[in-house]
Amino acid sequence: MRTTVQDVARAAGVSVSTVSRALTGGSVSPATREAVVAVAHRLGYQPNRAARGLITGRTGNLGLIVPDLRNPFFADVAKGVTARARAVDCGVFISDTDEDPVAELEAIATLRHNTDGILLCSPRAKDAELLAAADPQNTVLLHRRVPGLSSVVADIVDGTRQAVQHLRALGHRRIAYVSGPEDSWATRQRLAGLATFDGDDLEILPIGSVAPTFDGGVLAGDLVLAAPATAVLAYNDLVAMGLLHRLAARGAVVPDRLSVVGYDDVSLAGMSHPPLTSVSVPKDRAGAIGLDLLLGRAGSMTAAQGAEVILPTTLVVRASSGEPPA
Amino acid sequence: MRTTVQDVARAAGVSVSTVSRALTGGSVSPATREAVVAVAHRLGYQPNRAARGLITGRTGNLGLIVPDLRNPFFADVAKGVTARARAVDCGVFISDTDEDPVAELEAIATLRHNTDGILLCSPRAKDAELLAAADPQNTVLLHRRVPGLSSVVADIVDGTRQAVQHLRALGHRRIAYVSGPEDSWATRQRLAGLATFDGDDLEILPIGSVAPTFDGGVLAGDLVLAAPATAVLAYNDLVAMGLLHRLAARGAVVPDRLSVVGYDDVSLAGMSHPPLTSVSVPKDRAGAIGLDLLLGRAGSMTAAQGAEVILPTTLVVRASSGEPPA
DNA sequence: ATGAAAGCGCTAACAG
DNA sequence: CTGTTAGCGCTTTCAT
Repeated sequence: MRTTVQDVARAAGVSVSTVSRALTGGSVSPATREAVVAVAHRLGYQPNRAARGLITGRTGNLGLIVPDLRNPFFADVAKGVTARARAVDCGVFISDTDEDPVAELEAIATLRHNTDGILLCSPRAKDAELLAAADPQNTVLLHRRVPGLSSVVADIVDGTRQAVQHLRALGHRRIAYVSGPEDSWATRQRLAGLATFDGDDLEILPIGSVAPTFDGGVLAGDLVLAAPATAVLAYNDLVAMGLLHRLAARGAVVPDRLSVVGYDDVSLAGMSHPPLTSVSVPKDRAGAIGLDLLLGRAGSMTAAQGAEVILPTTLVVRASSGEPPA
Repeated sequence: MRTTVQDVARAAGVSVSTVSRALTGGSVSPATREAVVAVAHRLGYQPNRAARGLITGRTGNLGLIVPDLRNPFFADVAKGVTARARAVDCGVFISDTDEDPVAELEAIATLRHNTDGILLCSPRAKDAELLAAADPQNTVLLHRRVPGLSSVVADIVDGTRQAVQHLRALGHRRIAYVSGPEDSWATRQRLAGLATFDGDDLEILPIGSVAPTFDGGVLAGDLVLAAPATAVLAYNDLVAMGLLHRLAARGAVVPDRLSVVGYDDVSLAGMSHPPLTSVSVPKDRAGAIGLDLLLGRAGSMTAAQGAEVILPTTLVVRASSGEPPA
């Protein structure tokens, strides 16, 4: 059997309530506290979080819901969350919903009762579904905004603008854009960024929507080559990697024939050939801030008050972008 | 306040114990059960797992400890675990220890008290440390074997043999091997596989140990080019990707000048240029089986009995391996 | 500053 | 088959 407060109390010659106070910071005489702490340590006492949660109403755990851990973007988010959780001694339940919106809602329903809060990465579900399933008081949406819920997002509009400005500065005037899932928040933000350049001295060529995956990028490769563009901005890095792959297979040298810019700056971006220029979004920081919001540790802001945090994006220039062909 | 058994009992006009029985499968009259279930559903009742765990002694949760979620290998493992966990309605606490052996041991200490069992990916910590920190009764080691603990591993020795045989069949006679962390179980297994070929008609050229990362592979690239090898087997896919990158930069065409074979077959393997031939290890299946072991769902085997599962490996041939230069 | 006692929500005896 | 009762381990009144 595990050691309980009872054991510690007996060994220290005090009552259980004194042990509890000594360990959680109640008013106890310094001498008593020291003695209790020593005994607790000697016995290897670890409070039973479930029992504590039963009475305090707080579990000390929170839930993280992501569509796919294999996607490096969400791996980064999870990394940020777990790192911060470890620092504040908070448990993290993870739920990989395998891109299934139904599983997503189920996960919300399960976790909201067994945690102090939920960090939710949900690119697919509809706004109304989320609003119906989630408790605004202790849910923080990551990398998506839904009115009525707290959220931590990156400034996608500005990031998109930076990417285009970079290409324009290099001399590009016709830039293809490979879009992702229609009707998603992330897609709309990117389009809003592109709309900034309307009526300017450059042309944005929409190539259509593809799956936000490597295969989606491969598919887009041929479409891009058929367009009169000298550069292409991809929905995300995975799509950009697929593009790079297909362009290489078709003999189109990057960036000589075509410049390629990705989005998200996942860890793979530096490993591609050539290394990928990409808009960097603070994935791990978003996760950490979301956690702080949930735990009321983010200064004055809390999830309960409907916080909306926007983090800056920065363009990371690597070798996949250069001057257009002469 | 959340709805409790009390609420359900009152609304259904029965006692709390009847509600409990009706919902957990005790002996209740069909009519009563139906009524209770209906009321519970109508009230949106969700049992408080903490309270249940307090009395049953089982939390319904388990812990997964990995060194780095960003590493696609562990992302795959986590994916396998969470998928199976969802199927059996079991919560998963995740702990990313950031490659820090101390954090690893801390995570074990924390989780072993708050879960029904631990799935442990620990390539770095020493055998003795693990034995001291972990409870053999409900710990399953993933992708590593330590006498005294249950484990689920892949047949690395055989996988290594398959890789070398593939290269030999292509005509290679001098094969470089880029090793990973010295003194790790995975490294020893690979070396054991290579030792199989001693005194054969081919030569294995050890290139030394590098970090099991992309950068480690980049580093190894030049060393490999300086060796009289026509093929190289890398410690893992990340190293192989780094190798590919460096070889391309040095103008060495793969597989014309040099064949490259990776290990693990992570999702990136198909995205490299050229796509990487790699030894496939069942990462997600290992995770799922480990979970079953912990929950006593793996047929006759259980973690408590010290199960040792070995899963088969298969070579996946892609474009990075071919005949040696004439 | 400390102890006794009352529960948190649930399940498992124990009666009926 | 069902209701009553006693806790699981912990925190938190309420006394002292």
